Amino acid sequence: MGLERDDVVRAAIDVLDKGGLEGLTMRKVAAELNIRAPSIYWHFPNKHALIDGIADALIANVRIPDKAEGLTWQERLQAIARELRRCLLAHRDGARLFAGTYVVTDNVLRVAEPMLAALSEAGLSPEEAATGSFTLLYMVLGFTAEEQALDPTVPEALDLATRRDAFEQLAATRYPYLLRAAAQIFDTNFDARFEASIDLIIRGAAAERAGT
Amino acid sequence: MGLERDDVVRAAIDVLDKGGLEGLTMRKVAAELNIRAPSIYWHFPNKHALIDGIADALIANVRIPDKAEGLTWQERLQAIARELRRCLLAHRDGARLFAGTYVVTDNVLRVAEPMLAALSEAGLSPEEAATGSFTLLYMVLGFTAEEQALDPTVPEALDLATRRDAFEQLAATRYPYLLRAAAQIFDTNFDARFEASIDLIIRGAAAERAGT
DNA sequence: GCCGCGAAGCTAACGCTGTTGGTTTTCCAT
DNA sequence: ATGGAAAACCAACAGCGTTAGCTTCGCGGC
Repeated sequence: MGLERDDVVRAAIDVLDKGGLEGLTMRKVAAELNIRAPSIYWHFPNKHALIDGIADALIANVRIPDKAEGLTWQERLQAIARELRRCLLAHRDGARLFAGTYVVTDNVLRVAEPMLAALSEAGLSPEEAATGSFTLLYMVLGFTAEEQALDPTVPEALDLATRRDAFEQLAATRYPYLLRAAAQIFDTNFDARFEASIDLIIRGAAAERAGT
Repeated sequence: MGLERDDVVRAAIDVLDKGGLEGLTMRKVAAELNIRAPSIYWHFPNKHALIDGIADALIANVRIPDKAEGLTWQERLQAIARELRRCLLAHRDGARLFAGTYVVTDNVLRVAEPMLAALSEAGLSPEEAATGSFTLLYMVLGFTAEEQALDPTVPEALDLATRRDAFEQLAATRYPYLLRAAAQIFDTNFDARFEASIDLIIRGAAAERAGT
């Protein structure tokens, strides 16, 4: 029977975890499976399709809150956003990889549906709910991608201290607001910052309903 | 005197416009300047540094509203977000390129400062203002990157119709909210959708102030 | 038992990439 | 005129995604 599509995706995720998105090559994925690179093209038409497969697998274990839990729409939105971040953080460069694929798979829709449902239940129109969902998704992707780019456990990561030095030298004289917010901008308590970002969007959605 | 850093960046942007981020190679940039690829390494240590230079150049002509114009904080935030999108849209794959660089240059700070100032003037704390600025930036980058990925004027772009077919086939039975929002999700009136996304975040910021 | 056939692997190679080492040209200041 | 830095050059390397064409493996039907 040989290898399956899913085996290739699993091997690719292993390679991703070791070497990041730059280190993800067809030859290394093949080596992980003890085969040669051209054989992968039996399972996937090209590298991009394989990456799409990884993207789908990344969010496959996003857990959606059950209706029986009796959560408010705000709590459900928070839960989904946290789950998304958790799954993207689970693998190196997960957010950056996912953000580069605009894939329409069942897993994506499975996650999008309850976001839309929560915002609709909050009283938003389909247009407004779609806007809210996209905005929340873009925030999660951007936030998590930056978080991973700064991850000090990976050797190729950006150095926060160096960046902060450059920042403070530039901001010192001309940019008082930035200077005052420097501690927050370079705060590495990502959990807390993420919660604040979610809440900002939830408040915006709530206000949208109230305003009409 | 020969070439300057800025000449190389300009040539690189020309190459970017012709072939997108995938088509941006050192050899093509060099060809644009009638030199050979290794010579670029006299001006930039590596390709990533050149891309950082492009990113900085992209937002160099973001116009910041003048204080004398007497705009409200909401109007100033809108103006900056629109300018950002405009400058990223000005060159092919602009948003995707910018999103891949976490660069701290004077131009970045020049744009970030008035965002922070507007949110501070709205009554937000430095923490809250920083959160709002990041959220707005992530939204603009995600939104514009997707807009450019779907741009029908570029040959390699994603095909919206194909994606919509896949979407409707998957959503038909299981995902009623997505199905109802399909028209909005695949709406190509990006200007209107962008305005709605900005307003969502602005409302969230306003509500943050009101809540405390 | 064996034959056929498709599934799944293989080797070799192509054209391209970023980057390097070492060399050469260009051009301005003395 | 000349010394020296600035800025270009050539040749090459290792690695990349991908293709063409060939071989092997394992099962279903005879």
